Amino acid sequence: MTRPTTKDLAKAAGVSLATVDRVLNRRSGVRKVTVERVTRAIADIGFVRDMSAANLARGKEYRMVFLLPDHDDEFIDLVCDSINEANRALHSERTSAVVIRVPANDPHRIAARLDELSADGVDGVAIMTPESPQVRDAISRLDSRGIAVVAFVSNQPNADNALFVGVNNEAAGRTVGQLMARFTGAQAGVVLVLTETIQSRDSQERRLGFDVIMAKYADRLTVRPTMETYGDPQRTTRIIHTALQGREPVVGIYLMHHDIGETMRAIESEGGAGEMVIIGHELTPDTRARLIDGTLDAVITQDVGHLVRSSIRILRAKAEQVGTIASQERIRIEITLRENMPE
Amino acid sequence: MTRPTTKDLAKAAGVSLATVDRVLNRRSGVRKVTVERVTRAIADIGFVRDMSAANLARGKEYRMVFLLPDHDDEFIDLVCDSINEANRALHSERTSAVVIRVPANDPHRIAARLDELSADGVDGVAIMTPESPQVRDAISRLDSRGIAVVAFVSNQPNADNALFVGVNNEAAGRTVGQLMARFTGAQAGVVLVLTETIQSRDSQERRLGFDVIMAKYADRLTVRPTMETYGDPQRTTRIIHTALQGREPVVGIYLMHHDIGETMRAIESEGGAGEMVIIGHELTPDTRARLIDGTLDAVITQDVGHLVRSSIRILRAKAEQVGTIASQERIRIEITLRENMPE
DNA sequence: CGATATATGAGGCACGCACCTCAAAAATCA
DNA sequence: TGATTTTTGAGGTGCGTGCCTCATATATCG
Repeated sequence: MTRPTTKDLAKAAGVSLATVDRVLNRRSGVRKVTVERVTRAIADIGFVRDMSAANLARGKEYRMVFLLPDHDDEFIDLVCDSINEANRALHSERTSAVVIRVPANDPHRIAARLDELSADGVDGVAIMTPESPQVRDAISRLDSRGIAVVAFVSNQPNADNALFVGVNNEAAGRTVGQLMARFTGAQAGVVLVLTETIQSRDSQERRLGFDVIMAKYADRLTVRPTMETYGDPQRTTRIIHTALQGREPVVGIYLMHHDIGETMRAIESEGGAGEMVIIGHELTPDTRARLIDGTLDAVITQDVGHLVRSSIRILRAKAEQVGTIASQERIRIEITLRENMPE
Repeated sequence: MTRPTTKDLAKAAGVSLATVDRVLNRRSGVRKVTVERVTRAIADIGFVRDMSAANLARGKEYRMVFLLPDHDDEFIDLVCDSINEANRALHSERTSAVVIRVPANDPHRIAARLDELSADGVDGVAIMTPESPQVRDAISRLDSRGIAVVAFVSNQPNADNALFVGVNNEAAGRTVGQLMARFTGAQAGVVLVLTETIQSRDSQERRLGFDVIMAKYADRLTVRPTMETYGDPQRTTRIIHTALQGREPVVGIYLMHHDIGETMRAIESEGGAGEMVIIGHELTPDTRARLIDGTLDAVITQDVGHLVRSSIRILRAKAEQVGTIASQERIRIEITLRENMPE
């Protein structure tokens, strides 16, 4: 009734412990037929190797790295907090995670930093940077050195050795669209879409999804082209000012970027935010406060703690060559209103 | 740079390994002053005991029990699936979880079953049954025998040794209220509230929260008293038939119970479900399909896999007397629309 | 103060596995 | 067939901890 051990496996396969060890740890010097005999015995008796005992014996410490962009926003802050929090719990699982910041817009620097990692005895890397050929190649190099990689929050669609941990941004955009359509009720008017820069793939995908839904309400809602703030408060204020001057009333605003504090202040200073429906992304101290006071109507979120823990679990599973619970690693597109806000 | 071990701790405290062991495992025969010296040393050098090594040495297998009501509905099915899924992963953590079904309305039987558990070498119990004095006392007995207990999905408000793993149902009700108010747009009319039985505490709390929000829209929306289906299809059809006959139009329906398949069929057969807003709870194969075809507008969910895993983590942490990551164990009130439905 | 009770130390074996060495067996080659 | 190479077995040590025994040191009491 108790779990089979390596001893049981040796007996079942009719080989010695030494050979079992050689097979389990892929050491050389074992005939193919013997490997197969052991493999069959593993399946027969349902042997699963006790990884905690193995890691104990091995004295192995897993080292994970999160490669994050070096600009500061509230979302990144949350990610760092979560990593620190996870680190404490990971301590007892012989795993640690560190953060490395890189300039998001310098693919060569990022790739170079990734290349350095292989020397440091790193076991896994979670990468949150825009995709680029340089990074894609660096990922492929990491992979061939046996270092596990996941794409964190931002997908790396062309790097097929990096599993994506994050949400489907197109679906997130559709979700916002649906909420926008329903929250604006029967009102007719203009819907604005703002982001920091349209360069970001996330923004593009969100917009795509948003438009899919908005198209169904074209008779009532007019969606304007995406306006870019470039993170510049003055520019932001100006474009919002202009947009609100239009003849048709603005009934909704979709803020696609992180760190919407500046933008929200600009909207308020221009007298918006009253009756219009405003929807943004990511639950931060700022957006929380705005959900409570009602200036934001809904926030689309991904659970940052979950993102971090899931990434680490996946990296570990890759390093240990074991499976994961798929349902546990699926990141949800969460809709947060004032009423269901956690805490 | 490496983690301190018991050896380091012994050296730091100026005692022997045997004494460290006595203190760590709360064995008797150690003077208070010595215990304190070791305790201080633990804090000083930041010792954290390697639980995987400890469990290995101890040969300990944690045995968890989920006590679930014996009636079958889709939600319970999901819970059982998740437990089985978790079990596979738990295998490598020396933990197993089994399900025991009990008649939900027989507090004495439930209490008796709980009392039996102590004999079986069970380490933790997750209880999903209506609260009752008998169960409350049985929980207290389990606690005094050192068996960890959590209240699973349904709170046990008077059992203070059972942590609650689930959502705040009053907040869930408020969330539904907010969605109902916004999704009905500017329409005026009647809102129906249905449940299987008003006896269920969950239903009562949800209704309470729902009414808080509905009260703000009293000029537009008239909320009817909760109607009970008693799980009887004919009765359900009859009360819905009557409700839809009224002079004022029905603009929304809130289904507070699990397993709303029957009720939805009754609504459809009575010609409802067309323009009205219908909101229910729990994401099951049935409600998924209804979100997709549009008969349901929104579903309020708790992540069942998360509920199960979180319960097990908490039970283990209690048994091992270690802490948990609070943010990881917080169950969210999830809003699921067609657009953000997982998978 | 000695007798007794209590605290503490030293050491060993075990858990399931990794990793090492050395010798013996089996397969391969000339 | 004998020499060489490859494969396998036997056995040991250690990872960090639990748990046990026995001897010794220290405190407590009459």
